[in-house]
Amino acid sequence: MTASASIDYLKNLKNKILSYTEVDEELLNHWLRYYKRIDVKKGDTLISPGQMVEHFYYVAKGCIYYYKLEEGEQKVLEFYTEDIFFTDLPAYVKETPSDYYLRASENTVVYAILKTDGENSFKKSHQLERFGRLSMQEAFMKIFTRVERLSNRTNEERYLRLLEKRPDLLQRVPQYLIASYLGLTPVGLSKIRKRISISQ
Amino acid sequence: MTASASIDYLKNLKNKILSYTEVDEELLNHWLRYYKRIDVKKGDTLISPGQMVEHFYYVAKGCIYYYKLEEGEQKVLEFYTEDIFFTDLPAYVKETPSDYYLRASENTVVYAILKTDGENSFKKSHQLERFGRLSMQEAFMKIFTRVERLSNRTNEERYLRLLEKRPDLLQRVPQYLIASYLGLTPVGLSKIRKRISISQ
DNA sequence: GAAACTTATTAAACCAGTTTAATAAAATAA
DNA sequence: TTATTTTATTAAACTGGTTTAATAAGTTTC
Repeated sequence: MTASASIDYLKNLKNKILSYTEVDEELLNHWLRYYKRIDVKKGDTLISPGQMVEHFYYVAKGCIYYYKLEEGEQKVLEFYTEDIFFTDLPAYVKETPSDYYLRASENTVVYAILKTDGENSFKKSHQLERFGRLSMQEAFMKIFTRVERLSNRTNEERYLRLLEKRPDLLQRVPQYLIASYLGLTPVGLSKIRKRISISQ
Repeated sequence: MTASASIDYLKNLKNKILSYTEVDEELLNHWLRYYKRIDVKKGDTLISPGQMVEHFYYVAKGCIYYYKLEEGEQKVLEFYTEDIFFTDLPAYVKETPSDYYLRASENTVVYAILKTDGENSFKKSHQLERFGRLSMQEAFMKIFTRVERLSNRTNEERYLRLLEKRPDLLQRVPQYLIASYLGLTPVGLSKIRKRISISQ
């Protein structure tokens, strides 16, 4: 990866923050220096169960999936792709060891800031505190949408909805992870796909 | 309801805010005046579908349940009881008409602050902005726990877990709402309860 | 305290998913 | 290109819930 590409990623990160709220140029540039680039190869983990989660992350490129092992089975909670913030929020907030994996499903570039640095930026700047609040609000809205879908739709509808909303996901992520995300077995999803293809 | 009881509720609200972060006494007292008391009788709604959600609420006493009508059926997302903040966050945040009901399952007292007033308090005070961030974080953690449970446990386990975590709920709320909260029909929950009582 | 209404249980038929296992197809490595 | 591994499909038996409907138990209300 070239240095110029790296600079572009930081520009995206900067614009992302500015999309939440106004932040003074100087101040933002100062705190952006705390973000460190991490390259995560396909299949590598950023976080595994038992680890402490000390960073807040931004996906510059690629895809990280967030899952848990439950009786030996992957239960996927979320896929994080380009230009979004993520972390294992429960472990990050409570400062307890993680129960989750954060793993790259393709070669991925993330930027990471230490919790202590992030918290300091919030303490020192009302503007960044505001960014913190609004990004937390966005995280809430995202997971809320998921709860709504999980509890209100049939599996078939939820699959079709996912196809519509995040068509890229089905190209870049194996189907068994999609199945897990929808709360199904790979076999179950396969049956649903067949049912759909027949009924058209 | 007497005036002295009313004052106690405001004290609880004040302590609740202070439990998130330090706030200057004067400032907090000032903004607390924007909270207006609302008495909601059992069965009455605070919000119905189609309405705009202009307030952020605090439960002083009683229980509000948050649900949606999906093909004529109640789908309960959450129960809000004493000393917690709530609102229909998606509608509140997006400023679009609500898809949900907020209804009292018993005689309830809430305190409500207008969104514009709340936002102003955040804008004017870094401390209150911080409170806003941390309460949003708490809302996230709460819904996250729900997703975790919904996607990872059997219905029977989830019912037993609820019994353990919120034993009061099963006393104060009808069983068909609990069933809905767990994503079951009343019949389904009844079968689970029978299965449990037999196996002991 | 009887009548009306609401809530909870039970039974029986049904169904969308699971589990297990075999096979096929696709991707990766040699 | 072939061999190996990973991923997706299919089939068959099974299961935990649903739906519908009847009944029973609890609550309100008058």
